Amino acid sequence: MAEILSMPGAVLHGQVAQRLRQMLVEGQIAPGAKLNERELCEQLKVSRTPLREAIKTLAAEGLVELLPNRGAIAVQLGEADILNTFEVMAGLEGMSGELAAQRVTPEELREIEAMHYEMKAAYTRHDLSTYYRLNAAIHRAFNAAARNPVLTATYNQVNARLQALRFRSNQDGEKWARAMQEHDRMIEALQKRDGAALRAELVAHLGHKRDVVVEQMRTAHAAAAQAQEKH
Amino acid sequence: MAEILSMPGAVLHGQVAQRLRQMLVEGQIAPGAKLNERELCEQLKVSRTPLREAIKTLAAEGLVELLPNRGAIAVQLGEADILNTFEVMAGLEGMSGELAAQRVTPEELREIEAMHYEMKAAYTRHDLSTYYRLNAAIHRAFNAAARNPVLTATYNQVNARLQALRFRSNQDGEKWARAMQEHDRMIEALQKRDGAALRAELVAHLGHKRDVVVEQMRTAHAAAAQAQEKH
DNA sequence: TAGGTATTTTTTGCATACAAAATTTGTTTG
DNA sequence: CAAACAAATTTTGTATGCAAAAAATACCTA
Repeated sequence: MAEILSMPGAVLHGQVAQRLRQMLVEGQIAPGAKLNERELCEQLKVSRTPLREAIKTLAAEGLVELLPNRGAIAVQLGEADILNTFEVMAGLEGMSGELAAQRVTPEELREIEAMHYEMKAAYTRHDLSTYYRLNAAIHRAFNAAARNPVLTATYNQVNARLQALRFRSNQDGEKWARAMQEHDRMIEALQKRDGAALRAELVAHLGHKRDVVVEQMRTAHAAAAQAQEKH
Repeated sequence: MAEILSMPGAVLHGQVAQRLRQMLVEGQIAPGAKLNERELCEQLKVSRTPLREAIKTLAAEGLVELLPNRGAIAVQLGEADILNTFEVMAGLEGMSGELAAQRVTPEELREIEAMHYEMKAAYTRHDLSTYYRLNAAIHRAFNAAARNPVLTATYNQVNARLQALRFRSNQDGEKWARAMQEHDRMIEALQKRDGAALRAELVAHLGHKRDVVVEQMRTAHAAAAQAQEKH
């Protein structure tokens, strides 16, 4: 096995899909922006065929929207879309938690606990970047502990649409402290194998995350409207 | 608006995707069967480009699996896959029910009640076909009453993979009676706007549906193995 | 100059062409 | 006759070509 690791999804359209997915989630392609085939072909050094196939994949994943005869644009979630998406995410996280509480192995639990303490350290240092990374890792670990690949796939797909939004959702100190407390209670619930409690905590946690994102979106939107007014 | 209804998804690859989806869900393309591009091109009277784009869409939806350099095959769910998929479906149905109980309008409730009684009539007549149709319509109505398009899309996608299986899952009399009773209790919970109760009923209902499907699959599998033995 | 129209250019969607990989077929050899 | 190897065929993956639609530009008119 030589350079197998360097080709995730040996087929070209798969590689292109992955690359585009990354560009969309990281905001390198802005929400609402048009995906120009010629430009992307040059940029990614591929012909239109694999590019177009990749775009179809992303459309099915809900990351881009296809406009007949007008190509594809990166999805731009309105407030209603965001609320709906968070609602589903909360349900899926709740499921993950409930199942994880039933199925988590002692090894997994230990690793989650360790990550939790690392995250607490990052919080204490106000190291947002590390905090964010560990936070995501812990949520992924809950999901993995649920031991249901279908749930994981569904979760990832819905989550991808939100990634572009909460990419560094820098909450204020108070909300950050609350999020930390919620995480404490999550770990406690997992340790007790209390599925209902973990579910409830996760649903509440997602609800708060939703509030933060919506609030940020509103202020950003208001700022944009104000800038528009001056023009 | 002339012949808009005749072109669901004006673009060719969209039409092809819809057609293939139907063929997969109805078992016209058997689970595990290879999707030969040349054959399908002839059958659907299109060139390979839109066909391949459609296949990529179906792959993202989880209806087909892509094998590098070996094309696509219709997904074939093993027992573990079925259990995992039903687990997620139960969670999503539960969500639908909980939200529907909060958001259902009196008009929607009346229509659901009406369909429920129609279904009871079909059950009494042992009219499995009508029963099945109304059952699906009622579950769709719960989902619609939840008023969350993201949930609906997620639900439909996961559900599509199961459609091929429970396409006429002819349960025995006792289980059918139990399913009817469960539906009675669902309607009751919805009338009371008791989200928790409706969720619980739906989760249990899905669990039983899962048992029926798994049992059927086991007997079918055993029969196939026996036929294999004689050869 | 603003608005509208015609023309050019670009872009998308589909079909075809070509190359590489996989499968099948035929042949050979033990 | 079975296994194994080799050639032929099929099939997939990618690139290119072409036509129709959309967008951009230039032009004209009020």
